[in-house]
Amino acid sequence: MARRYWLMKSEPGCFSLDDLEASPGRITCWDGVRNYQARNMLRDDLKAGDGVLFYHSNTKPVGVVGLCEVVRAGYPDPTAFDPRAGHFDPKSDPARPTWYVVDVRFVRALPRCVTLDELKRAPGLEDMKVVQRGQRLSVQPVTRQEWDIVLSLAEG
DNA sequence: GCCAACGTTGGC
DNA sequence: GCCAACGTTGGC
Repeated sequence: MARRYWLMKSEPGCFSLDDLEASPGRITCWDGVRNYQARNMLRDDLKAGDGVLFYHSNTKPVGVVGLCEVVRAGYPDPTAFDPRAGHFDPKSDPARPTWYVVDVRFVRALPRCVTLDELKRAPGLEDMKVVQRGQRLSVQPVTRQEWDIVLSLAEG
């Protein structure tokens, strides 16, 4: 199975690329996703070894700031079962979990943030979900071509 | 802080 | 199953 590519959004005030780098083993459990479309991808599609563009939302500027990789494919989100966790979902049954996570590991920060504005202007990125109006998915598929273009923007 | 876009909820 | 109300996301 070929390596696939993804973009994952996080508000840096909540969890930033720096926070990921500072995590034990530079690995974190990507928990708290409560959207079914994103859940399906976390559960079914993200595999160990896949590449992830780390995107900072709700900040200035918004954009892709780093790379990480999936190190563990989908498994049930433990925070859904924990009443003390912020993302507790009383309707999620451990026997038939509703929500899933993957583990991701920090790879590197990009030399600079590739801003949403740049993504919108760059030829070849027109179909990226993140540049589309009203697109709120926090986990999005990215093509190999799009991945390469984003990296060349960061390094060019 | 505003508000457009979108997803979810719940009455009917 | 419809759809209005509501809550959330997230750029600006």
